[in-house]
Amino acid sequence: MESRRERLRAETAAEIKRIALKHIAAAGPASVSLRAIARDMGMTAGAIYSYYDTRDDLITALINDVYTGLVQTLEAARDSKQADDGRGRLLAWALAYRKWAIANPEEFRLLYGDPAPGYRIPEGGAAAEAERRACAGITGLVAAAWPREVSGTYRWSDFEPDFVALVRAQFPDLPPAAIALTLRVWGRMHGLVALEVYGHLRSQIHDGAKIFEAEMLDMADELGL
Amino acid sequence: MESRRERLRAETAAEIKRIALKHIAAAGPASVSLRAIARDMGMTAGAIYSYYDTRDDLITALINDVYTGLVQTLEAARDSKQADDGRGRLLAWALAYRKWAIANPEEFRLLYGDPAPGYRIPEGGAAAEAERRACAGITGLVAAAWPREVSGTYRWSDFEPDFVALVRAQFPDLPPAAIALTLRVWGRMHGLVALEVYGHLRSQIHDGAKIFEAEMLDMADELGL
DNA sequence: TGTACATCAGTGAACGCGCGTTCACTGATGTAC
DNA sequence: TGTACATCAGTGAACGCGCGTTCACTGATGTAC
Repeated sequence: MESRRERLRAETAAEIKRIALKHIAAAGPASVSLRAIARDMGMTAGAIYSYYDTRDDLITALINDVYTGLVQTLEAARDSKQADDGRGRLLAWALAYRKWAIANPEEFRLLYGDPAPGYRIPEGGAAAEAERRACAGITGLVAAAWPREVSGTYRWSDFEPDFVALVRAQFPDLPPAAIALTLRVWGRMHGLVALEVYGHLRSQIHDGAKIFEAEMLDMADELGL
Repeated sequence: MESRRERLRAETAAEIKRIALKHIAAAGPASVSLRAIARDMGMTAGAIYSYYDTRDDLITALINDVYTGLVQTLEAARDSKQADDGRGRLLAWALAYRKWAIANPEEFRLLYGDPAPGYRIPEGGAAAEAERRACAGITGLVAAAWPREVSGTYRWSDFEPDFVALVRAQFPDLPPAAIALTLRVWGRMHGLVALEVYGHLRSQIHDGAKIFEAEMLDMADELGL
C-alpha cells in the first residue's frame, strides 16, 4: 500500500545512510557531515532535513543499523554451530566479533568509541536495543556453561532493574553471578579487539588473531566449555 | 643557567597544556582548540604558535604527559606491594588502571579512543615510549608467574623486532609465549574498563568495580599468582 | 649608571575553510472531479 | 481524458559560527659597551 512517492522517499533515506557509512568507513565517524553527504548525492545540504531532523538523528540511525548488523553477524556465526556445542558457539561468536571489528574498524569506532564530536547517545534508542540483544546472546553462551564457580557473590540489586527483568524473562534459572560472568566474558572479548583496532598493539605485534584466539580458547576452558 | 625569559616561556608552555587538559576533562578530547585555550589564558590564538607549531603538536604533547602520568600511577601502585608479592602487585596495577580510568575518563579517551578529529598518532613519539613502559610493566608482572602453560605456540618472529629486542634486554629468560600472555593480560585489563568508560555497561550495572575485581582475581588465579 | 641595540612574546586583523541549520521558493509528481 | 488543485522533494541563498594558521607590527625585556 505504499505509493511511488513513499518508495522513493525510503530509497533516498537509505542512500543517505549508505553514503554516510561510506564516509565513516573511509575517514572515520568524525567525517560524517550533512554537507559532504549531500555533495556526494548531488543534492543540497538542506534537502537532507526532509529525511533527518538533525545531524544527530542521522548518526543515531547509523549506529542502530551498524549495531544491528553486527549483532546479526554474531548470531549467525554462533548459530552455524550445533545447539549442543557450547564451546563451538562461544568461540564462533568471539571470533566473529574480532573479524567484524578488523574488517570494519571505523564502524567499530562508531559503536564503541566516540561516535562523533559532540554526539550524545540517546537513552532508550534502538542502539540500546541492539546492545541488549548482544548482551543476551552472550548470556545464552554463558548459560550453557552454568552452573560453575566464579569469584564474588552477587545479588540482583547489583544490576539495573530493566536489565534484570529482561534476563530473568529469558533465562529464568540463571543466578545473578551468571550475569556478572556474562559481562566479564563480554569485557574479555572486547579488550584485545579494542586495543588492536585503536592501534595499541601495532608496535608489538603484526596480527592480533593468534593471541586473541588463544585468549578465547583459554576462556572457554576456564568456563568449562 | 636558564634565564628569566626561558623560565617564563616554560611556564607558559606548561599553562597551555594545563588549560588544554582542563578542557579535555570538561568536554572531551575533541574540545581542544587553540582559540579556546588562548581565550582562557587571556591571549591571542596566534600567540600559541610560539609554543607549539601546530595543534597536533600540542595534542601530541598532551598525550605524552597523560600517558606518562598514567604509567607512573600504575608503577607506583605496583611498587606499593612487596617485591615478592606477585599477585598483590598484579592486582594493584590492574585496580589502579581502572581507578585512573574512572577518575579521568576523558584522559582515558584521549589515550585509548580517538584523540581528536583528524589527529594521527606520530610513529616514534614519546607516547609510544610510555606505551612501551606500560607494556614492560605488565611483562614484569607476567614474568613473576612464569613458567606456566598457555594456549598456542609462539616464535619471536610473531612480534615486532624492536619490541622483541626491548623485552629480551629486560627479561632475558622469558620465552615468546610469555609475551603473548603479557598482551593478553593487558587486553583483559583493558576490556571491561573500556566498556565502562564508554558507557556500554551503563544499562546493565551501576558500578563496574565489583565485576572488574572479580575478573582480575580470577585472572591472577589462572596465572598461578 | 646610562645609552643603543637586539631579542622576542604577544597583538590584532585577516584569510579561507566547512559546518549545521533555516527559509522562501520552484517545479515536478500525484489526486480529485 | 482533461483540467484544477494539493502535495512535497529539492533548490539556492543566507545566517552565524568557530576553527587553524599567517603575518606585519608593537612594546616590553634583556644585553653590551
